[in-house]
Amino acid sequence: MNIQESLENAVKDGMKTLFEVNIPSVEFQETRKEFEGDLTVVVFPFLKFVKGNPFEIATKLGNYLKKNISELSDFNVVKGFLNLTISDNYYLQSFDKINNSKNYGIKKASNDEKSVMVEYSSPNTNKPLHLGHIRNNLLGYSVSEIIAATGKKVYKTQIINDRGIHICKSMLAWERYGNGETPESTGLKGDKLAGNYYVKFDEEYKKEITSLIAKGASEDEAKKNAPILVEAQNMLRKWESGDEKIISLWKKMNQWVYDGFDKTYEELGVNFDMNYYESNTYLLGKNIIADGLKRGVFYKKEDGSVWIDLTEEGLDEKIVLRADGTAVYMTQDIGTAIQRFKEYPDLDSLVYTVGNEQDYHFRVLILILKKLGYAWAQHLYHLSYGMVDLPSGKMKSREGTVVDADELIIEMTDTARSISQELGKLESYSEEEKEKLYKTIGLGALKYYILKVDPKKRILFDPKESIDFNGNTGPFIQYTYARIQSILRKVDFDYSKKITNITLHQKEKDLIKLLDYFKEIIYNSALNLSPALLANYTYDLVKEYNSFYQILPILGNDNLQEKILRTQISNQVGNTIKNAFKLLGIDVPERM
RNA sequence: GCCCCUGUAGUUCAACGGAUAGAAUAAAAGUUUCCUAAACUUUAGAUCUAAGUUCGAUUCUUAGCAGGGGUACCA
Repeated sequence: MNIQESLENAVKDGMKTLFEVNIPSVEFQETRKEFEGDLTVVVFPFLKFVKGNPFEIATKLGNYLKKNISELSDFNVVKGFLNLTISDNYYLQSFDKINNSKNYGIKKASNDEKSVMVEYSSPNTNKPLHLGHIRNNLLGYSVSEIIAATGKKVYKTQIINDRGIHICKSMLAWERYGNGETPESTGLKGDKLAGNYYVKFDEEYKKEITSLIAKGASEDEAKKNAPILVEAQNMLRKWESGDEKIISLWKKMNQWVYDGFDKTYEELGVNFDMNYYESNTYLLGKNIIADGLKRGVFYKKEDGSVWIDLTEEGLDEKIVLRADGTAVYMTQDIGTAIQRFKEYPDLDSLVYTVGNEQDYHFRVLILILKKLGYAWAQHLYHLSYGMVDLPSGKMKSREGTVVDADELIIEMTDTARSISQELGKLESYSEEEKEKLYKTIGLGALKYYILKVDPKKRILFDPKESIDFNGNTGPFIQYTYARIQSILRKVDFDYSKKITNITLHQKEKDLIKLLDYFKEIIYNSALNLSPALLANYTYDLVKEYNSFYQILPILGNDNLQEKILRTQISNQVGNTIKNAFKLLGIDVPERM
């Protein structure tokens, strides 16, 4: 609340007047429900500056504040906690402010703000997207939206990993065993078709290894010399030298995969402002290495490979260029980052949404860029998130142990359908409207399930236990929104009038407090790159509203003043749910 | 070996160093003449261990223990 700022100053003044000390900062917290009051000043930290009994200090301070701050209606002291009661009129005023701003808490993009690039998704073009990618996409998209809501311009981007040995593997397997299959001929999504051949390659590769070992080769030799692998490597060389036949096969199969991805992205509701392709960026960075070598940032080993020594920073030595002069992953990441800041002069910072298995890589990358002297390197962030694991362990596309993204979305929609049909509240809806709703609810459940968890934490997903639709879930929040819309449809009076001089119910105060908090939550979520904060806030708001809804009559109230205020609160809770969910990439239904 | 992340009710998640650690789910009981019961109200249940810092530690420090990841001329 804004009152917190004026109170902070008043507390400082009070401590100065009463005890002649300067307090550097004041700690406020919500008053716990079991105590009387709205806002609490923690007095304990003041003991460093004033000797004495915390209870007495708090009491003196309370008297001072009550005298000097008109919005304060009362106070009480428990131990070292000074509980302040804010007047109802102050609540009504701050609610009026919320009501009058169009999308409270959401800042429009302004031109003076610097822009942020968020990279996420970044798929390989040899296999379909799975649950792990879903987490990545939801996080990246949501963080982009949240940052944008703080007024910054955001570029959403993905770098598509469209080249390399793994791509050649599925190309080779298709060439050998595909019999000219296409997405059209099989009816399969293109990414699924390509993925099947990636799996096929691995099967054949394993067979060859087994047979080589049977013939007396060692395991290492067998892995290295399996003919199918040698052939794939050969294909990669041809690709790099621009062999027309290979390039055209590569283009064809990649296009299949892009078409498939586009469908999945559309289902998920994520999008990008621009794409980068690794086939365009994989040679970047080499000149930077050469330059850094001259300046002594890097050093060359006898065999010609180039390294950086990060032992002073507590890390290891890291290779940045191979002995044969070819680039490694790090090389192109260095080059790509530099290129992006060149291409977008308004760019201030860059967020990489990448799994925590690459924590080390990004620490090194950021450090190298700093050492190379790029000032913007201190605004690079790795949005690192935990893996989504199955009870059986890690998901591996090669071995087919994955939860497929498209299938999961379908399953969630199916569950929503069957629950909804059982409840049977949608008589007036057409089949088309119903199907759209089922998808909204199913995706809402999935997205919320993933986003409510702190990104850092790993998620263990058990396909046997389906994702909940009750409790702290997306559908619970969507349901509350739908109920609010139902109320608003029934309103037959004007509720635009500002309400003053009314005694507020505790539930009304709690809701106004929470609504007010929305702005701060967005700011915190952006700062911490954590949609989970926003998700949990929304849940708290909804929980509070449902309790309010149950206890207090809204439309059935005889008192017009109260009726108007409660309708306004309902409306505002609805708006906040909708806006919060929009930042999470989740839709809300008008009824369900 | 070294480095990073995570350990909270049976399970899934919360808690700027603050009061009696909150929710959900599963369990038990209740609430529909009343704005959508996908809701609400009760009951029972947890901070990995040990030291330390602090008026106060789930939170910070150190040492263990457990799980995950990294430490490649793979990406």
